[in-house]
Amino acid sequence: MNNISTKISDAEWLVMKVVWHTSPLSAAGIVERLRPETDWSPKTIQTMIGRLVKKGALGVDKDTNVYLYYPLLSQEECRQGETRSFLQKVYDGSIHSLLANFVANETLSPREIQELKALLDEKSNS
Amino acid sequence: MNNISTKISDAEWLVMKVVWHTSPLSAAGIVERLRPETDWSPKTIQTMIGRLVKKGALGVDKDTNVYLYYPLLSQEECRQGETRSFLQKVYDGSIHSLLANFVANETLSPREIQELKALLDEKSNS
DNA sequence: AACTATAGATTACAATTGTAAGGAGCATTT
DNA sequence: AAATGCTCCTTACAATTGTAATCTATAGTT
Repeated sequence: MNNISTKISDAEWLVMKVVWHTSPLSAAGIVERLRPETDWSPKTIQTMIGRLVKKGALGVDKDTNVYLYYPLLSQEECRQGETRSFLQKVYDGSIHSLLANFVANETLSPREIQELKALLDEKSNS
Repeated sequence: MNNISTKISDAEWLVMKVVWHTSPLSAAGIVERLRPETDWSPKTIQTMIGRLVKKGALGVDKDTNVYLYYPLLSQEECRQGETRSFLQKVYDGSIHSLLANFVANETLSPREIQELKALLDEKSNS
């Protein structure tokens, strides 16, 4: 039941991220936290909040003088969904291809590489 | 100069993928190769081809009786662009987070884990 | 030469997205 | 109490996207 049919758009992701970071938040609180990273008008942010509520991604507590919003979907599940569809679209579902391209094209410090290997080691030892 | 301003949409990616696989191709050839994986009408595919041409993602050879289409953007560069924006949107740019979530949530066989580690090893030894 | 099939160009149309402005109702200040 | 200002709700509007149908010109068929 933790499912939504519609997708969370690129811009909406930013709103979700602030609410995942801190919740519940008022609309004003969301606006405030988005100010450093966007140049969106508060009106725009209100629109996106409304859409996210309609999509079932945000819940609202209306029992306070100012409405408070909180996530109905976890960042984990949203990340999984996005990752799966992205991987399918761009890399035909192959994490191997993704990592291969990333390794080939992006600058990874030796330290980052070690960290990534450590992640995989953990997994294989568990 | 290998740049386009507009994005390649999800559906358009399927068209690009067949042309990356084989090119040049006529519209009919593209339609034929998409038939197994989609239920799109040839008309729909024509529309997408036209949009990709307009976007500068596909080139056209008009000196033949039937137009032939070929990619103007490499799969590599498109993958890089998509990967970067996806990673930014969903994982705040952190490949580490992506891999961590992937490792935690998806089923990776020991073999796959070994392959991923091998990729990283190659990189660190090069 | 007329007819038809085909390819490519043009047009269609609703849903989603980015980007807001306008309006209604309640709270606060004169 | 009247005016003002926030909050939330409703509406706006163009661009993109998914999904085609129609139209036009060209090529091949009879």
